[in-house]
Amino acid sequence: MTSQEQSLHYLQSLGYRLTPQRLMVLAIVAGGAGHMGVDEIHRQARAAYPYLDLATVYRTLRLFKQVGVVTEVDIDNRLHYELTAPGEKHHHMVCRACHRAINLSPHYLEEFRDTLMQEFGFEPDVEHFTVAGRCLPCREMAAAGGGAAVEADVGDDGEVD
Amino acid sequence: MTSQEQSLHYLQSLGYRLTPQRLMVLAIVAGGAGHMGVDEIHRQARAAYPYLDLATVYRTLRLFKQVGVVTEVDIDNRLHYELTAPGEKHHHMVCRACHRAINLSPHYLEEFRDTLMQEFGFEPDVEHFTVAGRCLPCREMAAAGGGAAVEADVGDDGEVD
DNA sequence: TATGTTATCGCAAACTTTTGCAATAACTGG
DNA sequence: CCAGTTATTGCAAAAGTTTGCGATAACATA
Repeated sequence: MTSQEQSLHYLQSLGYRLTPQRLMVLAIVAGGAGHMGVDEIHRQARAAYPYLDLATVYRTLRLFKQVGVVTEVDIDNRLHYELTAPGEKHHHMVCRACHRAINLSPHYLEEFRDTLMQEFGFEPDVEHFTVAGRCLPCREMAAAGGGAAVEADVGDDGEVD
Repeated sequence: MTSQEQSLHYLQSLGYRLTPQRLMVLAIVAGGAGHMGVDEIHRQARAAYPYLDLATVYRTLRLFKQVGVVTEVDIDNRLHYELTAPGEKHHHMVCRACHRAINLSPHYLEEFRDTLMQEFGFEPDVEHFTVAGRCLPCREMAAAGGGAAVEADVGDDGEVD
């Protein structure tokens, strides 16, 4: 039984129905390398199943996320999804300059989580966590490249893409 | 010199222009208690300045956030803003059940930040950080067999301690 | 104060994501 | 295998947020 089949079986055990749309979305996310944007998933799905609606893709991914089959990552204000590899769970550090996502072991969050639980009784979502910031290469580039990022461009918002 | 005037002076020193729209948005955010939704800010602003466009409110708040004048908080997929109180900075724990935001001292994140810097060279955004999860009352209520601890009584945006 | 430069505004439209609703199809029990 | 129940779909539209563009107004310089 493959991991995909397990996920489908799990969905069914929770009372959700198995539909071709769900099979397709799961297969595409599983087939892609790393996280995929919603539009990309939709485009690939349409190639084989032209009537699949974008809203269905969104709903399907939201469901998958809710039951833990996929992991949602917000990259530059757009939702991305990747298969949740059981036993290899990780969080993400997303660079606000290059929008690249770096995996982060859950280990780094355990202490933080424990503190919040003890001090506030607040249970943080630890299934997945995204922290924004700037990655090493981008920081070096900014430092070397004459500090263009912060002040040079008074004009509109500094798009970094 | 009030804190608002300081912010305006700072904006000007960065090369941004002082416009009535910006003055107004700043005054409204400063006048509100805690974080305010974009629509609420827009509504209040329109009362005195009917032609102020929603897009301008968004652009203004994005600018304010970028220079550190306000802090952005994502509450239930909607943007909220509050004045950044210098010296009283704090992060937020947002309950995914009741959508209430609880303040969190930066102290709790320092260790985490240092680790990411040392291990990955990744510089997390520590100006502001929002962690989702479930607050103590909601967890107790869920354990007892209910839904969110609060539903209707937190109007547009919940009070922050 | 008058004038030039250009950041900012208002408007309209685009974009991403969510939602309401009637029709459809997946599961259940007979 | 068939009929009933209802979760799910496709479609259309809404909601929240961003963006392009020409017109306007803020600031600098003289």
